[in-house]
Amino acid sequence: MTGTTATEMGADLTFATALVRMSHVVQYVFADVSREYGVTPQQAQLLCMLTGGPIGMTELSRLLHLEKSSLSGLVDRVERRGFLTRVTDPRDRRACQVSLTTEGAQLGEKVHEEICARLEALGAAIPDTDRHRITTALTHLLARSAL
Amino acid sequence: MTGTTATEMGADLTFATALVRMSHVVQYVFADVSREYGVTPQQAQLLCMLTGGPIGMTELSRLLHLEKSSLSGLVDRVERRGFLTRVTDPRDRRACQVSLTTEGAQLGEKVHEEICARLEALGAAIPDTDRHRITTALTHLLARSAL
DNA sequence: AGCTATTAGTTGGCAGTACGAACCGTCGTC
DNA sequence: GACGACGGTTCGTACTGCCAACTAATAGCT
Repeated sequence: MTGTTATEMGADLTFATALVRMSHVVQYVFADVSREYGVTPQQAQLLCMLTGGPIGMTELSRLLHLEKSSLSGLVDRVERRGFLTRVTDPRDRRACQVSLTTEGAQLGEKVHEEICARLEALGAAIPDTDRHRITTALTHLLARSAL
Repeated sequence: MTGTTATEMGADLTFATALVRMSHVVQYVFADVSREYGVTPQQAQLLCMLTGGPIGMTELSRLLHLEKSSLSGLVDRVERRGFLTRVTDPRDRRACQVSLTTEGAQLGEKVHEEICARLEALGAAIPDTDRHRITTALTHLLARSAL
């Protein structure tokens, strides 16, 4: 029924419920780490996403599932903090590539490492085989789910 | 490096990365369903949490990991929409129990069902045994992780 | 009983998030 | 050269979430 009933606590959860709970934990880890590094979760996500190299606004909005207008503001704020710059594309003067500054790249790395570290630490609570199974199964599921 | 590099796409993901990705998918499902029902994800979460019965503000803020002040506003907005009411506790005239209205309870149920349905549907992409293993392993992990 | 410390919840201010609609400039095409 | 499509930004609005300060009621201590 509810997903939080006492009766469900100790016993078996639904697959869906387990995912939702797990998602919350991930969100909390994300929030905690981001906060420790002085950025918001969204800003941290943006930084992490850019560590692979510059990306254009449209592509970025697709990746982050954000309206372009929302992204504009987000990039503004992170740019204002000096973690990234908009590099105008010489080929297309409308477009711009969002690119990390040195400082931004460092921060992105740090945050990403820390988040992964904590999640891996969390995963240490279960046997290696289980963890590996979860990983592969989730990978498979994610590959199937249009994202 | 980034968690979104092309090299990581097809091959093996980290456990942490898989969790993060999964978390995003769950968030999107949550956002989509909530939107379809005309509420925000946070409001939907609040409704779902209350389907098990009325809860006090302090307990609720603990469950939702929200400052009480943040919760006040959230409850205000949902109350304004007629989905819940604050029932003052006769035993403690400071406290109040947040309780769903009929309409709110219906909405909460609907949203919860729909979210679960979509996640289960997503899980249909992988074999039953894998799904079951994920569920039990995650349950175990969640039980260990202080939440 | 009386005083204090604690607790439950609210208010106000602030920064950030996110959407939609309207907009500007550039590009590609006819 | 005009036009539609595209890349981004701006504006207005609603919501989120934190902190600090506050009110009122309870609980504890003497």
